Amino acid sequence: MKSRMNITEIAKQAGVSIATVSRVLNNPSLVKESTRQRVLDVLQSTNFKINAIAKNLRTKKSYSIGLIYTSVLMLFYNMISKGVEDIAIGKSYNVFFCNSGDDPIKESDYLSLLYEKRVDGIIVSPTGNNRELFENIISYGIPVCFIDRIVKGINTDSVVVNNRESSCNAVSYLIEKGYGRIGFISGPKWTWTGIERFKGYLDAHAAHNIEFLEELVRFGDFQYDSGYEGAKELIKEGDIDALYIANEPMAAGALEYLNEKKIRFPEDIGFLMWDNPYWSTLVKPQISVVSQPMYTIGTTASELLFKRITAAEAYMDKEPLKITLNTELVIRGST
Amino acid sequence: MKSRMNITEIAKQAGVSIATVSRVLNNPSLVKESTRQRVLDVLQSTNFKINAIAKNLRTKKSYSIGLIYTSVLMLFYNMISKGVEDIAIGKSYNVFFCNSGDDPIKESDYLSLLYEKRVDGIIVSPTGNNRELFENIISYGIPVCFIDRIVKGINTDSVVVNNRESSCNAVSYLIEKGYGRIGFISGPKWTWTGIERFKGYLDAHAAHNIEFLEELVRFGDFQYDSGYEGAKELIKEGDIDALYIANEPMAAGALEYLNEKKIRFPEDIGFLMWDNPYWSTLVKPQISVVSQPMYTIGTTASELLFKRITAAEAYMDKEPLKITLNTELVIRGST
DNA sequence: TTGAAAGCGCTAACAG
DNA sequence: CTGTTAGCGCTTTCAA
Repeated sequence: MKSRMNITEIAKQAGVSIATVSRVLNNPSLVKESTRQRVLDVLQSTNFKINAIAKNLRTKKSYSIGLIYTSVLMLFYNMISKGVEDIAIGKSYNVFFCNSGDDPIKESDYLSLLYEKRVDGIIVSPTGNNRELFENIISYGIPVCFIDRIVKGINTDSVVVNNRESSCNAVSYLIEKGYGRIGFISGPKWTWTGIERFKGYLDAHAAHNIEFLEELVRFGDFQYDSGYEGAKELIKEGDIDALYIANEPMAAGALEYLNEKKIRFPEDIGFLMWDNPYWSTLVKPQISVVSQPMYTIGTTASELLFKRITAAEAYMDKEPLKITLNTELVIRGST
Repeated sequence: MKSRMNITEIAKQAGVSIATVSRVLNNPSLVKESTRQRVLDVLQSTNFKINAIAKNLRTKKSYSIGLIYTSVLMLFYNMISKGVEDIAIGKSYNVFFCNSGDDPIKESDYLSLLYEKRVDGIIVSPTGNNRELFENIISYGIPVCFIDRIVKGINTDSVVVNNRESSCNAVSYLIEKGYGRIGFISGPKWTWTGIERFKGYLDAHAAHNIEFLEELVRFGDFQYDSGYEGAKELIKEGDIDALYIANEPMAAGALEYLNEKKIRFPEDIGFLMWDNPYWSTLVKPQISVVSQPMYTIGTTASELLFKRITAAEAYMDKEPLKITLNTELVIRGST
């Protein structure tokens, strides 16, 4: 087993001091051409790779960021993480990916771990808990950027979409298209996203002077099963003209139920869902969706974070940036 | 901005030496109950979190592993990464996720970066290049475990599925079901997985004494577009009784083409694909698949890696473990 | 243009 | 049971 090179060894072989090796690595222009070349040669021939751990300890930067999100099994978060990573790797940063599964305890564990690893910044789709921990982290000067959701009372950068307005638009479209009773499988009330989309549903009804009926709403947990159950209950309970669903996994669950019962859209029922997974164009007819700019959410959050990380102090104290991106209502065959 | 605690500060506040603080953190039983309690109190009240960077420098372990895979946008890799992470986090390890996009250059960049970050091990779905770099890394004692694919000539742990046999089984099933001309959208020839599944296709034909016809095969690149194009060409070129497709994205592309042309299965054509994305049960009829134990691939690889990482030297020198898992042929309505 | 030396925060002998 | 001290591999003054 070969042992790894370090700059002391390089210095020895090149006949210079470790300071000179370090300069060649970080500030080549400070070193005389001939010396530099000599060091470079040794660096090359020994296949030297810097020990980032030691460097990080000394410079107090880790060149890593953390990304905490709900689930690696949702296209929504996958696209976001791709965006985050593409920006990060462009700056030679690595990304620690963490699946919280929306569990506050796991979130807290990950936050602690990332803190210990001294990541230079954290992008997180927060569960809504752990407020104190977030405040703590931010107070130590570690930039935090929220994505998809925000935590009330925590003032930091965020990148979200206009959930309420988008939801209102989507439901308004259904109403204007002539759908009467619009069943809604909502996200949970304890999530910001869930609430906002629900408010949008109410807004659309109010704007069209349609009475809101509680019986038309089921609050799921954004997971597959609750979509299946929601569809089952809503359809059993009474006539539903359209089904409007707040995210991808619940929509998949609902679809499964419709398939089982051989309920067809748009003939029997309209079907409109949030997120734009690529299976939404694979089924027949293709499904109308509220499409979020997922990749852009990721790149935007990442760029925001790096602005803070590399900021001149001037920027550090700037007010948090709250960015709201727009969604797109994509009408296809299901409505 | 608060400044972060370190053990020197803790020691001062607790009136002990830093060594004692370190013991409380790592070997509490070595410290007298009353002293320990005093230190613990300070630890608690100051919200101390260890500086992992410093610890890692000293102990020469990073408590991080790297995972390099093709694409965050394929369920296959997502499930694997979930498995990897679940095991890792159970050992308080973090995972650096890296999307190589199957680009050897990105793979090489990531490998270097992970090496610099001193990860304790690497799980990778290799592009097939960078052999020298892999050898180098392994020679420094960093455990490497291949998943999904292997690199010829590199002798290290691996977790793959029985591609050839599975492919043969799948095609045999189609043949025995009565499908005559079986169009195959294969993976690329330069990937191990691609080749193996292609060999399986040949095996099945040979076993049934059916002549292999080159015109029935298209070599894609495992991406969506090549699935679409492959389907288009195969179907244009002549009668195809069934379409057999080597992975998920290509199958999605092919399906898109069938939808466009209103070609139905199983009436017009049989449809059988690798991977078991959940959209395969969302379309009607549901699609028959070769299902891989994705999550298990991830957990198995992770466990293998940790065995090496935490190994007594006795284990370190053990021959690499080559694990081959079985797939499952799931028959649904499309064939 | 270069080298000597201090020190980042921690662990692990070693001594007491 | 506890403290002193060396040192992990690097960067960064400071002095030459």
